[in-house]
Amino acid sequence: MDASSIIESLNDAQTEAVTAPNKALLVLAGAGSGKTRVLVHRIAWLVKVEQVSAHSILAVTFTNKAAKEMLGRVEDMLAMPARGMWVGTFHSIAHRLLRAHYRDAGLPEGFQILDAQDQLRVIKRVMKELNLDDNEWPPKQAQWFINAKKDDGLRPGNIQHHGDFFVSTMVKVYYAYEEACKTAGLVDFNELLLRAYELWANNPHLLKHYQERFQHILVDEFQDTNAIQYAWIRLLCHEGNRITIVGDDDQSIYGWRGAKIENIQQFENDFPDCKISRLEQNYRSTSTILKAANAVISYNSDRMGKSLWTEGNEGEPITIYSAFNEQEEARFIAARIEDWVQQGNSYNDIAILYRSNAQSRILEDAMLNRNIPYRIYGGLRFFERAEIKDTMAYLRLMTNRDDDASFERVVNTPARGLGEKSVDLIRAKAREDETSLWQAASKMVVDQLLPPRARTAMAGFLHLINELDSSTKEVDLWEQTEVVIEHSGLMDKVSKEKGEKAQARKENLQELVNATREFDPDEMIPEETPDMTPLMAFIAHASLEAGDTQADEYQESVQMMTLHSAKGLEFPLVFIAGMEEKLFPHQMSLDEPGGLEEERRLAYVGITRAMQQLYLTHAEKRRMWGRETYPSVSRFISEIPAELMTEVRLNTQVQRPVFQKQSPIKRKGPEGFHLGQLVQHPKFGKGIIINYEGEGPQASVQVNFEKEGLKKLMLAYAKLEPSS
DNA sequence: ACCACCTGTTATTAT
DNA sequence: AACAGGTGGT
Repeated sequence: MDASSIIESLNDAQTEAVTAPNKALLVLAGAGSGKTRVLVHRIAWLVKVEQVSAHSILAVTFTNKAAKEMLGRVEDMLAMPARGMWVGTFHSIAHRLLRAHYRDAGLPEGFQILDAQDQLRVIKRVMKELNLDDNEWPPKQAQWFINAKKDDGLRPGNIQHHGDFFVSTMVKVYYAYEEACKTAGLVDFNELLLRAYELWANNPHLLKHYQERFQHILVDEFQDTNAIQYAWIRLLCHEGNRITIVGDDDQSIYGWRGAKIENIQQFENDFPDCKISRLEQNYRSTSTILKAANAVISYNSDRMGKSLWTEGNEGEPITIYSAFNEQEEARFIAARIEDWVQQGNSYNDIAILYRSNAQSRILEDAMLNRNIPYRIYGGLRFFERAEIKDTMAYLRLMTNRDDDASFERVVNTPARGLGEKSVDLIRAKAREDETSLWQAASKMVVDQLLPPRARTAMAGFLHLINELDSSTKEVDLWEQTEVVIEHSGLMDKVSKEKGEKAQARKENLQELVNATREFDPDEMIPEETPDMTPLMAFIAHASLEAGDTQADEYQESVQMMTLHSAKGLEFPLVFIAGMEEKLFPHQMSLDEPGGLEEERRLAYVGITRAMQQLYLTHAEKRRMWGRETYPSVSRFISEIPAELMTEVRLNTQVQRPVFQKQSPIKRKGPEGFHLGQLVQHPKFGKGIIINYEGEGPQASVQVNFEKEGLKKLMLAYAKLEPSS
């Protein structure tokens, strides 16, 4: 087999990693060093050269996007489908295992996944039943508590509360929540991981089966694994297996959801003869961008140590822009985007990154104003929209009548006369009988335990679900969905609403039908669960991949997303907006131990997304939660060496005193001039220095004159004088 | 029981 | 600024 084709395009370090014969391989891969490439090529190497069966390979990633990309690239290299190979996120793989072995995992066959929204609803209900006042005991806090415990692999019985009132109350909620999930056949995200772990830990024969099957384990983004994920990998990794992990401690940005950077060090301890391979050559960014990233991250302590370098050219300086306010910041970005495209470049090259989703609105407005096509990732995603969740709730009930979360959601949506009172009666009955709401409701209808009106309405609802289910057993998924949208009355309800949003909702429902049409069940139903219906597969897909926010995937567009979701991506032109203290680094993280360092890693991730040009923008005035704030410039900007940056200040259409403020970045300019300095010119009058380049006789400055606007002047000739 | 309107609260990051 | 939850009228 031709080995050279797999390694010919790789550098020495990459080749070493791809071909390593070791049992355990740890690849410390800096940003832009070809991490995914190494993984893809290593899989190809295993299959083509070492003649390993794809069937014995397990590759784990952190996002569905990454999984899809990896599989696609592997198949391209192999020039054939990688049949039998498991590639997916920890969550999707855990889900797959639990479906295949639901009995051993102690789950009902039709168990369903609870997303964060659903989870919070269930917790709220449970807390209400425990008579916990939700002002004193915010449900969000309980949600956070439960998830954090699950991240660490702890069941309520394993939590020591030492008489602490807070902890013991939370544990009570945790117990009750578990009970609620159990009767309803619901599994939250973290439960997927924890159950999958327990499945193996408690069933040695199953574990043995998978240990023997997965001779080759590869894990991407290892710095993002949490305790339970690591434990799960450790279980699977048996003496005979080979394991490759790839990670970068400087890009660990998920500590808040339980990720442990220490897992990388732990790996070295657990696999003492593991080979460590470092990828330090960056192929992505200009040296300027890389230097800036290295400088920022160097402010962190406790790094594993790694020095990224590049053969790339210096490129453009990093541009800092101080906007008057957030609108103007957005307009500035839009204008730069137009410049970029006018120079013959593509919208696809561009990303706008921000710390929090709330920032996307204003940026979005600016794009709309200038007719710049854009695509927002994150925020409220498709499968999280109310009308979509409603429809999914019907579909879920059709699959699993005991799904209490879905039952509660749609029992009175659209309104059918089953108000809070009636549902309370059902809830009480369910609690009494220790059954699901569906079963309680059925019993009460039969036993005539409800007031006549409610009884009729409830009977109607139960019948509707049964009817939807039985009448669509034989039809395609998309038709099934269409029938549900029509017969449930959801379409009618949405059609009757007025306003712009109603139209969008209608379109979303239409879009859902399209999504089911495009959904390929053959691809999504794993070999080991052939009984899975296309509907079940679709529901799982909807829960595990909330879906992107917008359609039009094929149109060229600017990509807008949070810094977190930008990890793993790269763009020639990158804007990072909102470089302000308390926004980035975020206030919330400043209060947490280690929070600032994680924010700094996030800054590192952001900076290293840029290939050619990077803009860092901030606003001097920003509206936050309705109030005006005057944030100071993010410390991360001051951590970048001044010689790598240039600051622009434009005289924009915003009405304000032009020479209002000194720039926060103070740099020495040539011949005693500096950025932001006011100057006087014999012909052009008063102006402010916004940029300069070159030294000595070559030095030139860019000045924004009050009257004449932007001018570029050679310092040697222009008779510029400082002014006040 | 339902709807419209008002009020208080609340925005980090996400599988 | 936006949304969930609560209040009061029908």
